Amino acid sequence: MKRRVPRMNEQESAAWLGLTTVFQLLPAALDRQLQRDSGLTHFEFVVLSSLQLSDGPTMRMTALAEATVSTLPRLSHVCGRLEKRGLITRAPCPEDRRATNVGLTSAGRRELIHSVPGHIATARRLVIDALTPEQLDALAEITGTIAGRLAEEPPEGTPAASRTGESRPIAP
Amino acid sequence: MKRRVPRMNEQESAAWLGLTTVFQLLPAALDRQLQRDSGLTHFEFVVLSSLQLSDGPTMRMTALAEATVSTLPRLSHVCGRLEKRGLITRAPCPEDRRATNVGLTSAGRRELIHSVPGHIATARRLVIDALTPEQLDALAEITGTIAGRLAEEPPEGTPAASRTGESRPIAP
DNA sequence: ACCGATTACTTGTCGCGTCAACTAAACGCT
DNA sequence: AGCGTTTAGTTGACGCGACAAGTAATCGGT
Repeated sequence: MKRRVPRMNEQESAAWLGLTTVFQLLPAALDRQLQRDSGLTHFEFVVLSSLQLSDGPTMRMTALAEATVSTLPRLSHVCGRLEKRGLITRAPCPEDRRATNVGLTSAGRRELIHSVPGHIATARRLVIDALTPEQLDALAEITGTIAGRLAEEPPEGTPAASRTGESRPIAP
Repeated sequence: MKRRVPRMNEQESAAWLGLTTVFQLLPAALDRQLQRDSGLTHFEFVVLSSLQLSDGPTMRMTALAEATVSTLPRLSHVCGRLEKRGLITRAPCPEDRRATNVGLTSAGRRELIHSVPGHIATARRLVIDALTPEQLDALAEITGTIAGRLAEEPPEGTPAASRTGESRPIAP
C-alpha cells in the first residue's frame, strides 16, 4: 500500500531545511516581541484581532477557533485567562445555551490597538520587508497550498502505524 | 527613532496570513505523525538525525544545539529523556571536562532508521510534492532570507519597549 | 600561583497546549 | 413524550519548552 518514498534531492532538502528552521524560530520571535512590549502571546494577539475584525460584537467559541486556526480546548483555556485579565467577556448565548459568546472589552480593544504597531513592525522586519513583491506572491501561494494539504489530512482517517517498516511500540 | 510603520497591503497580508497559518499547523502535524508511528517528537527526530549525520561518532551539546537550531536548556532536557530511553549516550569529554559528548546508541540508530521513511513521506505529502520545482527554489530562498533575519535580530540589543505607543505594563 | 571571568552545561520552576474525559443543551427518531 | 446522538464547550492531568539560577571546569591576566 505504501510505495517506496524517494529520498530528497538537494533542492528539496534546501526547501525543507529552510522551512523547518523558520518555523522553529519565527513563532518564538513573535512571542518574545509581543510578550515584551504588550504582555501578550502571539496567539492571544490573534484571538483579540479576530474578535476585532469580526462582523458582530461577539463571536462563538467555535467560530473563533476556526478563525484562529486552533482547537476548542486551547481557545477555552486562553479565553479563561483573557477574561480573568479583563480583556474579553464570555456570556452564554441566549438562543443556544450550549454556546458561548465572546466579545472584546474596551480594555481589550485598547490593549490590541496598543500592540498592533510593534507587531506589524516585527512582521515587516523579519519577513515582509526582507522579500521582493514577487517573493511575497510566491510565499502566499506556497503557504496557501501547504495549508490546503494540512486542512484535508489531519482529521482521523489514518488508522495509525504501518508505513515502510512496521511500527513497534518502543517498549514491546 | 521608530518611524511610522505602514499597514499591510493585500499582497503582504496574504503572505503573512499564509505563513502564520502554516507554522500554526505544520509543526503539530509533524509531531503527530512521528509520535504516532515512532514515539518521537519532531525535535527528538531532528536531534537523532543530527547525531547520525555528524562527522564523528559523538557531538558536543553546544554543537548539537547549533545543528538543531535550539537552546542548551531545551537540548539538555531532551537528551536526558533520550538517554533514559536508551537512544543516546552522554559522557563527559576527556579533554574538556565541562563538555558532554553525545552519541547515538545502536537502539537509537535503529529507531531513527525506522522513523525516517514515514517522516519523509509526510514531508512530501504535506509540502514537497505539493509544490513545483520553481516553488521549491523560491521557498528555499525565502526561508533562507527569513532565517537570516531571525539569526541576527534576537540576541539582546533591543533594550525592550518603546515603539509607536509607549509600552505600559498591563497593571500600572 | 591565584582569582575573576568565561564557557559549557544542568536543574528547577512555571506557563502553555494537547489529549481525554466530562457536562450540558439541542436534535431527531419513533 | 422519551431516549440515544450529536453539538458546544469546559476541565484536569500531563509533557514539553522558556527562563533564570546554579555548578563546575577552564582560561587569562598579574
